[in-house]
Amino acid sequence: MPELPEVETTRQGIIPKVINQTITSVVINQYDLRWPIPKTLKTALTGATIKQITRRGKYLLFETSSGTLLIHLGMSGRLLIQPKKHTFAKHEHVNIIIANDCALCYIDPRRFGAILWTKENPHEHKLLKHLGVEPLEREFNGTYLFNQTQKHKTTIKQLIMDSHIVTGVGNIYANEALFLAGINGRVPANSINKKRCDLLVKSIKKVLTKAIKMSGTTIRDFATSSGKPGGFQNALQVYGRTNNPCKKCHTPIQELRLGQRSTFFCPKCQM
DNA sequence: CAGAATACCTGCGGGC
DNA sequence: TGCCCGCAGGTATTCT
Repeated sequence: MPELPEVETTRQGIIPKVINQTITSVVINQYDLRWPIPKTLKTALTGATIKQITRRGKYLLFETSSGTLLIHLGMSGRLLIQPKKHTFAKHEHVNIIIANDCALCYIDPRRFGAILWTKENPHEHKLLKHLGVEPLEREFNGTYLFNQTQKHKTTIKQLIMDSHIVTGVGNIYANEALFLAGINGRVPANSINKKRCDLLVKSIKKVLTKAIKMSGTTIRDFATSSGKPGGFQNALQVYGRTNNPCKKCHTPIQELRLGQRSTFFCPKCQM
């Protein structure tokens, strides 16, 4: 579910509620996520103070006085801020109770997400160390993308969704950015010239930035930290719009599969 | 080595 | 109404 804008929306929503707060207790109802939640997590977190929350790709990094909590939302995860309580919703796997009696609730029906703990530099963690560049940073530019396209033989859509090249662009925003750039996702990455790479980079940044402003996209599971849906689903140009008219030229949107992922495009606007 | 397929898991919508 | 199939905002691991 959550791509970069949803993770960033979550981060921004949680920050004012938990920064400089101390964790008073931790309730774990389900240890089996993508990887098991460390047995030591409860002990490690209890009494720790949350200093800041940062983001690397789709990972949230809770930097505390005693180590870093890493959270990934997988496909169906959400993080909510709720008043402290004693009963739990279905799939509410973890509750982190903060001193001001509010709880950070981790809910994830499919359990593809992860909750991990490290005392080391989190950026050296196995899962973060090999991630590609941040799409909204200056290092993600036309030159970088063009160099990458020359090194790989896959399609342009699969390339921009490869988190080891650029991290945070998932299926929705890959589809939307390619539409905005007028590029068909199935073309080989190494057939895209520098000028089109410049345009695609701009399109990715534009789509992600707008989606963050609109608090992300809610198709099914995603909710902001207050439990409300995002707003970007109303701005989608192609994702999920098979057979509906293109918003630019009215040609029916087509669908195909690339790397096992649904791909939506306008056959006239995207070449 | 790169690229493609598989695996993890639950819920839901469509077809019969 | 109910069962079965395929699909869903991800990505590490295994395969070819």
